Amino acid sequence: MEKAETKARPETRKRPQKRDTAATRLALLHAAVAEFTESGYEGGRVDRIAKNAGVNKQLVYHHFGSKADLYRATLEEVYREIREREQQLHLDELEPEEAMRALIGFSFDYLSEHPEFVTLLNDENRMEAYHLKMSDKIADMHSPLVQIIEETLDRGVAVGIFNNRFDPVDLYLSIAGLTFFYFANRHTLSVIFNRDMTTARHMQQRRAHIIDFVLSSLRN
Amino acid sequence: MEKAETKARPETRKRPQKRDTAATRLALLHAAVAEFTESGYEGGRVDRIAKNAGVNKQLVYHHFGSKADLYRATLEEVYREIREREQQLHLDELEPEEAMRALIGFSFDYLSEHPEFVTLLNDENRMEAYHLKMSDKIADMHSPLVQIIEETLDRGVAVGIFNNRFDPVDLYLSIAGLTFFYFANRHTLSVIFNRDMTTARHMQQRRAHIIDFVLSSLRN
Amino acid sequence: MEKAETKARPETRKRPQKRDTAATRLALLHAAVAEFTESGYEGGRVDRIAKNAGVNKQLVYHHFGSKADLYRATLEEVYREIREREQQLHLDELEPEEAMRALIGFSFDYLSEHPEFVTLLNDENRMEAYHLKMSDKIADMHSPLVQIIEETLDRGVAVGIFNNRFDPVDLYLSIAGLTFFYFANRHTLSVIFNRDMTTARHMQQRRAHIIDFVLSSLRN
Amino acid sequence: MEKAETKARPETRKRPQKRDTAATRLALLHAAVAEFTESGYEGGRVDRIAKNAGVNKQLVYHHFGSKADLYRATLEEVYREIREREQQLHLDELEPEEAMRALIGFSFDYLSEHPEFVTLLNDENRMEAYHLKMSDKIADMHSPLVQIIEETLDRGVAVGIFNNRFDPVDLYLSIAGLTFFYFANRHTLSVIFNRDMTTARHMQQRRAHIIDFVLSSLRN
DNA sequence: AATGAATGAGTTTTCATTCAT
DNA sequence: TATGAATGAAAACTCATTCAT
Repeated sequence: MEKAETKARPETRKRPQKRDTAATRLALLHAAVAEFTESGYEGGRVDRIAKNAGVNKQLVYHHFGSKADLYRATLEEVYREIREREQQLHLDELEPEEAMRALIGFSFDYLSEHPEFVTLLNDENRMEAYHLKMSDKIADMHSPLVQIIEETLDRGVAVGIFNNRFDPVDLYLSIAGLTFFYFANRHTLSVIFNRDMTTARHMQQRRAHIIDFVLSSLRN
Repeated sequence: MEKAETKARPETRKRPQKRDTAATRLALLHAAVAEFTESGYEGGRVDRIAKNAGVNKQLVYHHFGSKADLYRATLEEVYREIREREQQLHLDELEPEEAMRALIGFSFDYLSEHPEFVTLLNDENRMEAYHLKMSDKIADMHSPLVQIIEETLDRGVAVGIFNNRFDPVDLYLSIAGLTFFYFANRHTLSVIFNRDMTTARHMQQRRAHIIDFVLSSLRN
Repeated sequence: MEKAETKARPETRKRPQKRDTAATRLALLHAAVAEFTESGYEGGRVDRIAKNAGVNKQLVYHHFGSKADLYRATLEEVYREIREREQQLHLDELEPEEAMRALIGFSFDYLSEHPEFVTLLNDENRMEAYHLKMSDKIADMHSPLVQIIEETLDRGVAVGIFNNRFDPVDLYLSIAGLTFFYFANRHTLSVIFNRDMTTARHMQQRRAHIIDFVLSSLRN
Repeated sequence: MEKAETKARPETRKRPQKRDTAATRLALLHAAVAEFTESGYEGGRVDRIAKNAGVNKQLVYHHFGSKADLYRATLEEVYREIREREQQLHLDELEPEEAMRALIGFSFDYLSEHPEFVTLLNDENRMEAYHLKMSDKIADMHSPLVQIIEETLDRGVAVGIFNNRFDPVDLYLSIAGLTFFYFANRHTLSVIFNRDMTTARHMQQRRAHIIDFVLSSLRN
């Protein structure tokens, strides 16, 4: 990604094993996401990341400097991905209630499809956001969701279907909490409730409840 | 809790129970809670646990068998503690709305005072509840909250202040999600929002919002 | 199991756990034979010996002083047993050839029934007979076999069926070698020859060969 | 054996094969032979092996994977060595009796010069050939001695000096037993007989006896 | 005599990282 | 750029032995 320009210079001849630097970086990054998701930061192994990326271990240090730096890059990558998807929501075309339902549904579905986001954030929180604080990039990646929520709320209030009780940031956190918690805690909950909460059926039920629950709260 | 002095052997007073086995066990358990909370399962160090418990490292193996078994005992301990506290709630004496507010408040406050519960559960979920599944004890520790929620809901519906839209288990998960998420993700959220969410002031605000948000949803 | 008699002695009151010291010693000794045979001296575990003897680990130290001393006692025990059996041979009643066959057969059969003797001796030899040298007892346990061999040889020479070529000690070593080697090396030989040499059938065949082989050599 | 200098890369002379991997491996292997011979498998210490090989301890794991794998490699090495020597016997040029004497003498002398072979095999047999069974290599290393014995026997029978009583495999085992036992049990026998059996003088006497003993048995 | 807790000194193994080519 | 060998520091776990009761 950074080294991109190297690849784009077909005019030079020398270049012994110029085997796509950017591709190597990406392979490492994806392997790192998988590894840290499965094993956590401390449990993640540089060897396995390199092996699963199909490259030499030393390249990790070449490209990222250290395990910690690779982890930071991993976090940046998952944030980048979710922000990219969030940008693509165009809820202003929908009626307020539909927009709100779509937004909650998106929050739920994204986590469902990206369990790595859930797991990596939990681990990073255990470390009190140590790596996140080191990242300049992440600070620049603001979520558009708060803004979207605010606009949607306002539109709903304007047409009289929503109450005006809740701050957009609070609402954002509540929606995130309702969706995130389910994916974060499915496994222990399944044991505690002695009932598999990871099935598609249960997931759909949970998704519906959350949407209803939030809408019920927002309704005038 | 400290297993007190030599469980009721009436003739002698001294002799703190065979070199104080129970105290050693408890010291290890508490040190383990702290260590695994701070560093996670993989990052947790048996050496540090023993050192912080003030006992010899090998006693971990003597009393618990292995790091994994100690971790399981740690989970059992934190579940035991929260269940114990949940049992002590007596919300049937309160009016339905007050009871619901108290229950949500308790959920919030307990996690606030017990960050180890949040962190340990997150790590255990990353491991897909591996250790929890090994525990016979935990299966027997049912949370009374679902039952309390059900009764409170019913009472509220009976007097006409609550709607009848939500299943008690769903509601339990929603309350848990709203409270848990905040404590689980405070650190990354603080970075993302560039605003310290761990302050007492912010916590109070969040607590109030969650109670309002749930009540707003339940209201008829 | 062992605790039985203690419980079954209602007549005495005092004598707290006077539970048959000699029996405890023997139980430990037998467990030690099994343990050191299976795992060797270094691999043998004091814990397992105590556990399999059904007594407390500390009793090992009470009765034997140390692992090394227990090992020495173990060697003394297996030597005592074989010497005891050797004393019971009464080959002077048999014709020379029959006597010699019986003696070789006994050597073979004893090792067959006492694999611990083979294994313990091998390990002790690796340690250059370190523990054996410490034992006063073993020095006093002379094998009667050399003497028996000498007498049998002489009788055979007298009646003209045996030649006079071999020294009794040499012959003793040869018989021991032929029998011992088979039991000592069965497992690796089975792998090398790709053929199970531990079967009863193979054992019988080997036994017959050894007797024939020695007799063939002794014959005039 | 030392893998010589950088296997035939003609253009450069320096560079001793990538930091001398083969030399490191060999040094470890030889140190392992010594260590396991002296202390057995369980008693053998990875630390000491590395130290005596003059390399870092972790290289054991880098090159061999584990203590058990190193042990297997050690067994493979000692088998490889004896097989190599056995291949070099050319007894078909000798008269049958001389050939048989040479073969027995070789068996005796090899063990005399290679006490590690004796000790390692004994320990491996205690473990019921556990590691040997894991080795593919060893299965392929057939001893040529059985074949040589068979041919020599046949030649001797043909010229009338040997009887036809014994199967070549039986005879192989008998010769192995007679020689192996002496080296395997010298130390305990020395104690039992109160007489040093490890002296060169005693060894020569034993060697002569074994050859005479076998020949006496084979003679027509 | 007997028990179970406690301990010091290891033991194998792991791992992030660096070196040499 | 790329590779595999090499390493220092530490990790979980073990074990013979002793202590307190």
